[in-house]
Amino acid sequence: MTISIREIARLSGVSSATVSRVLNGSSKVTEETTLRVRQVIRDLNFVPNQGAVHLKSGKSQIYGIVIPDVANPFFTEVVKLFEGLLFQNDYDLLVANTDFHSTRAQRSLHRMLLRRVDGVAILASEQEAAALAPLMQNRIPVVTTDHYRVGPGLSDIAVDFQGGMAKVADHLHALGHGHVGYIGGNPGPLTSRIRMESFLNSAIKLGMASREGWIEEGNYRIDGGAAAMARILSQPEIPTAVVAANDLMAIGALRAIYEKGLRIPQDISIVGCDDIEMSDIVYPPLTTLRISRVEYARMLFEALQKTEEDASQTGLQFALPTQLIVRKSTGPAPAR
Amino acid sequence: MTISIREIARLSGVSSATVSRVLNGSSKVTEETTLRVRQVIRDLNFVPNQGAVHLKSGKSQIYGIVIPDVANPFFTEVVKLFEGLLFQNDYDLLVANTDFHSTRAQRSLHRMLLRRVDGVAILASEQEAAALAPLMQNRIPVVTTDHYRVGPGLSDIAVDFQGGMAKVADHLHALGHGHVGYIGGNPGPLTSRIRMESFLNSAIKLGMASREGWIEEGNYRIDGGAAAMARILSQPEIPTAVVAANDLMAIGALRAIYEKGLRIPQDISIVGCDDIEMSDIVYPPLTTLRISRVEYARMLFEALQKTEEDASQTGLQFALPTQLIVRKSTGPAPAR
DNA sequence: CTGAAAGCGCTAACAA
DNA sequence: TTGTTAGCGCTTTCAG
Repeated sequence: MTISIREIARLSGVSSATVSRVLNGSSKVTEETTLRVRQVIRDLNFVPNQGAVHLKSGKSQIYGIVIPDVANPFFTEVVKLFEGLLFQNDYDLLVANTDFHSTRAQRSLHRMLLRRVDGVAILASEQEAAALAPLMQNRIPVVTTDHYRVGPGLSDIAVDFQGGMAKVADHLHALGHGHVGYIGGNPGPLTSRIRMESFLNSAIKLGMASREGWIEEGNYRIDGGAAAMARILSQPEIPTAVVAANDLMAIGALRAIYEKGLRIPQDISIVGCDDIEMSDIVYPPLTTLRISRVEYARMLFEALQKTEEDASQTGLQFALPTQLIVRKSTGPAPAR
Repeated sequence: MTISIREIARLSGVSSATVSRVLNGSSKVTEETTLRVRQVIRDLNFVPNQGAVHLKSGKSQIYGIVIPDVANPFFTEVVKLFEGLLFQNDYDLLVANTDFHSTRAQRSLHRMLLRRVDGVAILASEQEAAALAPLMQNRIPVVTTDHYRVGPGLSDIAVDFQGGMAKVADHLHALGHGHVGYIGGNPGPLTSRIRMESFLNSAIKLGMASREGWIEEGNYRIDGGAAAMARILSQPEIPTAVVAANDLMAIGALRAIYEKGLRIPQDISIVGCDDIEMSDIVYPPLTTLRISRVEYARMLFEALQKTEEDASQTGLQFALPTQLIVRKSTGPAPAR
């Protein structure tokens, strides 16, 4: 039925070992036999079964990536870049979407383990370190984001929200804003807390004020950002600037503000985070904290490669810089 | 080093066959042995190697998906939905991005063949039918989009641009537009031609006029749409309405129009295609031809499942309906 | 330079 | 109910 290396061997009058050698370009095969075998392979359109190679070698040439939301352009761009790197290096990409559910993340990680992928990049940070244990035990390289810990075969990429949010606060402060709000993402992931605290701490240090009803929770999506902003706007007093934990929510906030009949940035300034392509398209173009996808993808790949060579060695701790991109959604604070 | 089924067998004093039975829930194993084996498995955190199962069974439980641009929200949503379906059915997803390059698509398909995936969904339509031959020969189910042909193990989903573009033309006609333009995608894929001809034919039938400089080529991305629109706007006379082959380009067109100082829809109407989430966010919200992602993903999966049962049987030909969503980017034609 | 044989981790007859 | 055996498709010593 399905054609194998042995069949090729039979047809070209050699052993399967020789066919294997031809397939892998081993030097010690006569030019003549090589040609003969190649011919048969071509005649039958034979394509070797990678799965068997995998079983034999223990290397699957597959990397997995686990993301919270494939529909979020930020992740999408990272996936694209990451896939490009893998393609160049002859790896295939297994994609798992968690939809922000930690059980889904859990199950996806398990499946990657079943498949013995050569590495897993985890961009979803909702699950605890415990979930990583099975992978580590099986010496599968892992790279996380904002977990702030490394270990044997375990690398991490820490986005510099600390420094970035300080820049955001500075920017707002320089524009005269004294009352600020914040729209956070899902409360689960550690990264959500980091982003928020980074901003709020910097703001407070600069003497800016915030308060209960100005700090709302979103879901890292447009609708959640709009809803959170609507809640903030329903307060008796509103802040003059609001920063959102990602661009999608900031864009949602834009909408909520317009619906309320307010102007941006004359009445209220908005800052996002990520700098997705859309941020420069919306009206007004969003001031945002850029996280480089190119760098990010490169780090993910590099981390996995590094620990794949020797799974027992401690992974890399990367720091991913952020950059403030000032556009039109921020302006001088309105007089009160 | 790596722990196998045989190791478990040794430790629990049974044969590897029994361990396999326990793993697969075969009924004819004593409650007692089952428990004992299970215990050992748990103690060692043993996870069976799916690759070996694959080799043995010939089923990889992997579906591949080949898309032109992971960064395009339309595809991204399809991937998300498709992945959800696969997850529920215990399949994993291999994603390949072609960046609109047919050689890249080619290589990706080859790699899926190497892996003996159980099916491939091709959303990139830039490569010729020839590229599918190796897959078909290896009886790997394939489902294409807008290829308009089926065969043994080969299914197709035809988006109803014909009917959809007719609705678009009707809509524009009803608004009094008599001069229309069109922004096409990359010229390669057949689907590009279908979209364009569908619209232009309908428009002509209704007595609307178009001309050389009003029909421009984009690249299915925002920048390409903006550039194409700019070229149209540089004509001595401009159309009163322009339809774009997808939303991303329509959004780019919006930008180009604003930059030129024109108003939408007072000066010019714009229609997109896809109805991505962003279309309702931009200003003005885009009138567009909606293609249901849910339906699309479901068809992809169903087609693959169907032909997986019996690869020799002829695939399904689906028709994916389209729906005109009227928003604010279209309005009455301006007086001339 | 080429072949025989063992084995990667698992499953499925067939026996016992 | 359980074990033995063969084999999925490939690579890789080790002989020849």
